[in-house]
Amino acid sequence: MSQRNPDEVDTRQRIARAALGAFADRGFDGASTREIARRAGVNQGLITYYFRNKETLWREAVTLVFDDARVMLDGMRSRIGPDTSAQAVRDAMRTLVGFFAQRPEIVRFMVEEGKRPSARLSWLVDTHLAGIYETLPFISTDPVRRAHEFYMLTGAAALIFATQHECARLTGMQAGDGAVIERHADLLAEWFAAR
Amino acid sequence: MSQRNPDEVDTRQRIARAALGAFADRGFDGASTREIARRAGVNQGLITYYFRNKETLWREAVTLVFDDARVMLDGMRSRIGPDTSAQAVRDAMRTLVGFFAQRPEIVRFMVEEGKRPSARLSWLVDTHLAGIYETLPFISTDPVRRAHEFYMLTGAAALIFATQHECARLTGMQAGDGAVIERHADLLAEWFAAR
DNA sequence: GTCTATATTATGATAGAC
DNA sequence: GTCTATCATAATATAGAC
Repeated sequence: MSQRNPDEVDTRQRIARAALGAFADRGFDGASTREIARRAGVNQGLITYYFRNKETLWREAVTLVFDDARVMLDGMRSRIGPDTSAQAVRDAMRTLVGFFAQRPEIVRFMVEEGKRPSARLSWLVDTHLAGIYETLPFISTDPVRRAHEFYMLTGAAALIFATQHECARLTGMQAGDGAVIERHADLLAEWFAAR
Repeated sequence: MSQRNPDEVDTRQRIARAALGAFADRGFDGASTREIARRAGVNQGLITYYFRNKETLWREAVTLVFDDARVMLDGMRSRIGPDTSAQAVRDAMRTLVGFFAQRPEIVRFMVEEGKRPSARLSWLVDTHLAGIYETLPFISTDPVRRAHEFYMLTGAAALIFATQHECARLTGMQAGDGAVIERHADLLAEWFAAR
């Protein structure tokens, strides 16, 4: 991709990153293309030029976080392999919780889109979530039990970060703090190991 | 409150219920006052008449689900009291999970508003969530541990229902089915009892 | 490749008839 | 108490200059 400003990150990427932040903060309807353009430091017209419309931009933004999720999971798998010791579980929970702390957007998108059927939901599940769901280590391979464990584990690991500003006002704890992240992972590992 | 149509539920209540459904499905920005009026079977102008503006209407809709939450928690407390046996935990988890299955809206609102600071978030926490959080039975009374357990338990219990349409497409399971609700509660009770 | 300007539609809120 | 009609604004998307 050619670019006029070699010092800057590729404009297309800048817009996609700005869109990710805006969509995660305000939802699909709440985030305006004007705000996204402003966050990216570009003109609104460029969004159409690069992405054709808001929905396509949303898909690229969502893809950014799921790419990160796949990297995290690949790392987890290669590091712990088939090991299911308490140590391995703790390592896995730290990886998982650390990821949700850094990328709370993914669960925000899941909740926002999972509320009702839509073309965006179908695309999100088929394109990104299904592949992750099928290859997740640790949780049961029994189809029924797997579904329950997936949502229990994801919810337990991620909700505190997805709602981090609520958590701050409710409990006084900053969910993004390193100590909080570590404690959450360790408590979850205790819980999960007992399963 | 007087009313012209004594056969019907109070119009104000009808609008608030319709708003609850619309806000839960589409979020604050995604739900339009026109759609809410249509769902309630009334004219859009009545929303201003009864609620003055969209934000006030949202507060009344949110209050409906938190009223239900308080009823559920009062029932749970009076039924199991200080009992912490495995049987009591299972009873409590069935009550909790059953509530989230019936009222998934509450976690949807938590996630939607908890993403970022706002007047709506402050109001939601101060008016409704703080009172529930402080009086919740079962979870630790240590302030730090309590925060983690609150979000782990809430996430584990509720996410599958908050994202029920995603769950259906991802796993084929209808989260609202009685068998699914019961299984989720029992698996959570196993998990939670081990804590 | 980036911008300005604008067409079109949808929104929340208001005014006022009945 | 309920409705119709409309205002003012903000939204997405488009056209076209540079």
